[in-house]
Amino acid sequence: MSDLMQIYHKLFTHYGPRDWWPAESPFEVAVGAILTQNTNWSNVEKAIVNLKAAAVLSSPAICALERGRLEELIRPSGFFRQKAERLQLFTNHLRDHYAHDLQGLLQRSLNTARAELLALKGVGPETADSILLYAGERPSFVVDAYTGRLFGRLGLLSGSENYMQIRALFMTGLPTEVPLYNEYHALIVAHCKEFCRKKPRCTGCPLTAICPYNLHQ
DNA sequence: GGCCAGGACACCA
DNA sequence: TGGTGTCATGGC
Repeated sequence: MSDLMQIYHKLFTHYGPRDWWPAESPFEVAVGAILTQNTNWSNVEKAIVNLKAAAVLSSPAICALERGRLEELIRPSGFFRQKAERLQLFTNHLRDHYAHDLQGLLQRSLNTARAELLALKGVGPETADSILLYAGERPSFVVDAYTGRLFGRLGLLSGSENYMQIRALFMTGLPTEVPLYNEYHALIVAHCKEFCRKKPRCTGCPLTAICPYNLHQ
């Protein structure tokens, strides 16, 4: 079994299915992907609750919202001015090209849809891949800071790889299966939240047997 | 009271 | 192309 699959199985055995992405619709996934940029998910949840309570968690509604009102609603997620602009750039794009139907974008070829998302100001590689995988169920592996940190500590990355190189490691080393990509990224996040933050906690870590990090404390 | 969180972008050398 | 500053709230 490959190192990647071995790690996956250890994580899955320890944490179980993560049931990602926590959202009621693909559009909510996309909104969450933008709001969670460099932000704790609990803060994003507060913003999502606000949007739902105001009945504006839809592309047409966000388009139509006055900017200051949108900022107010998403304020708990932090960087609220940037994120309000990014959300409206995103929904304006859906309005202009897909009559507000996110599926129209998500059903294009993977590389085309990805390039289209990346062309939007405020949508970088992680946000684009999160939308493609978790909203579109497309096989685009999501890389985040946790991924680089964990697999660097495990010795599978040197630390000099860029986003696309890390993504390619997973996409060439794993079978092209959406449920696997979905679960793997979610497991990496679950694991890193508990054991692999900037200051690691190794006691009880399910990867101790294959992780040399705790030997270097 | 500092650190950190499910990034992205502008600017600069 | 790589490094640095900026954006901001909330939990621990």
